Amino acid sequence: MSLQSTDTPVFSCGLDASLRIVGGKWKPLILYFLCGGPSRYGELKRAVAGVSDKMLIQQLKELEAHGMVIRKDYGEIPPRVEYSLSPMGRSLGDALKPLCVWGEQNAGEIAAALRPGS
Amino acid sequence: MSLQSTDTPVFSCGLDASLRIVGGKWKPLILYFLCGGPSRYGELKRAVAGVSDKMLIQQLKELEAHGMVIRKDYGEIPPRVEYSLSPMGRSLGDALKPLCVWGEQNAGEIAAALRPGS
DNA sequence: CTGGATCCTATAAGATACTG
DNA sequence: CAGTATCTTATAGGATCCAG
Repeated sequence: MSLQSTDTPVFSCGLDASLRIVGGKWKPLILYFLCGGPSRYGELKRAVAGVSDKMLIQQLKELEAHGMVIRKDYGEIPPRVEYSLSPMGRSLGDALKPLCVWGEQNAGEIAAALRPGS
Repeated sequence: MSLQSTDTPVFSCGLDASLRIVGGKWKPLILYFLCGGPSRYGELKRAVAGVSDKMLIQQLKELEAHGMVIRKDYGEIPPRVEYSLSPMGRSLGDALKPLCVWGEQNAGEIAAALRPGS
């Protein structure tokens, strides 16, 4: 009946909101790696380790659509595309840092906890 | 041929390791809410908002198996169970805090970015 | 109140092959 | 090099009903 509010998403809390952007298996890793500076597609793929072309492209497109990542196509042959973080993407990457540190510090316990099988 | 190393998980980085523990839609929210103090099952379910019994129990069991959450059953009738964080779980919850803050600060932009679809 | 069990669907993710 | 397209599988997640 009205033109407004197609349906603005509502979040239960800040963490919920963040997870809409970085949810999934690959996005945090992509974001965090790009914190180290702009990266070409191939470089990014090697860095993420294990990701398929399909997933990498898909996640990159979503991150770009959400304004976290900037894609720069140099229009050259052979192709040359560079991905970098927007200011907002960078701040999100920074927010991921403590989680990364936690993982490094507790890598041993985590590996042990994971071994018995889930 | 050897007894050791059934297959110790290997992580590509700290963030990767962390995600093995807090990956998924609900675990971060559970962890973070429990940072506010121990909570009974029903209380937790109301707090997480939208989670089903099945998912909540499942995620809680995994978090418990991984040593992040402690389940205390009071053995009463009617049942009374309290969930709390282990020291490690608490440190993980703390590492989630910046992400939560980021979501709060950027809730507006996130909602806007999410609206167009995907 | 705190779950367990079952069934079902949606989405994430992986494999493979192909293209400008 | 940087993707696209298609197919298939795995897992996450949801609905419903049941139980001590």
